[in-house]
Amino acid sequence: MSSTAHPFVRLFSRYLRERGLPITQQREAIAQAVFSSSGHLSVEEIESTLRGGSERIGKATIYRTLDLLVKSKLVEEHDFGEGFKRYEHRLSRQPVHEHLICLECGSVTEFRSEEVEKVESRVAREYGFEPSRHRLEIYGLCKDCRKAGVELSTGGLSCPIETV
Amino acid sequence: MSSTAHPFVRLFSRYLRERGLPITQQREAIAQAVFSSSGHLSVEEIESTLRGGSERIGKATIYRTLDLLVKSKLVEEHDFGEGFKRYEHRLSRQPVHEHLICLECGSVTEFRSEEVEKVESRVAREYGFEPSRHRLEIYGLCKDCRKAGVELSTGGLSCPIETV
DNA sequence: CTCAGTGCAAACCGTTTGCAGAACG
DNA sequence: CGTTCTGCAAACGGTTTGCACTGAG
Repeated sequence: MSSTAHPFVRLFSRYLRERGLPITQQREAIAQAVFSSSGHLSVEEIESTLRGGSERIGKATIYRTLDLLVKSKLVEEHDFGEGFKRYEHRLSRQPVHEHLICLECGSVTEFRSEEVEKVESRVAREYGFEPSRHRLEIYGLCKDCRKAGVELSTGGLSCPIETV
Repeated sequence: MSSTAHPFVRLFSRYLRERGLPITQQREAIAQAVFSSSGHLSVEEIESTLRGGSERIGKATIYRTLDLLVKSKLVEEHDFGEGFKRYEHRLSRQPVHEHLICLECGSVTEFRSEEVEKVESRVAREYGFEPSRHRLEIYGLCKDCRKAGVELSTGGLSCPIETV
């Protein structure tokens, strides 16, 4: 493992060491799996990545290690309303970003928006609110699915009235 | 029930009638409970509101009726990451709005943002994405909690590194 | 009358927890 | 060696589903 270790796994190890927490094979393997992917992983995806490896890693350990990764701030937890969580490491170029989520294929694209920061400060002013973090998600159809001819169902048959 | 029926309950009844679906006491009671509140209700809150009434209404019926209300577009489903869903009727003044969520007391404040619509069209242009709906949530401290002297925990003890 | 809706309880499913045994430091 | 972690399996909690019975149309 250490021979092919992703450099960011070292950051996680350092985090653990600084807190006197054991650096176990499982934790390294899980961190490796998360940091090797550039996507937004579900626990199931992480589990199946790991199943290829030598050791058998239980789901509980994955959840417990993800907690640590989130606490270390190296990984961010997302809930795109699929009924389960997804995890994304924060070591890419874009420190803070929003998400485009395709309703057809489920792909997630990241984008930056300075506008949202402006909204945050406006709202702070208008409502006396102290923002800590935000989440902007736009759901729709990604470029590829549009090219493939997919269309958004209009949901026409469901709304009998206009907002009165 | 019909004597004190909220006018919007009628809209729901109309929706059901147009589809040939039975208008039952339970459905009316649940709709009444949802439309009488101006907040973002959990199923549990709806259930306890209903418990005061005469009939005994099962949880399953509440879930099934909320499905109908959501399909009718009279009610919107939200997930603020609490582990359960919340439901808000869409018959207020603000047709499309965003949410400020207080991390201390859980209160939800609505606000309008034309900026987000601009972001949507920009993103459509830049990424070839066709937006259908979005969600902007800002988490932080509401005015009241700030006044009460609450402060956001800085999470200082958790992040050993800067985003490299 | 008939078909959909209701209540109950069991099933579901992602996630969490308790515990005996294994591993880190 | 003591403390923490791991794996397993059972528990959890919100939501969904199957089924016999009730009620709307």
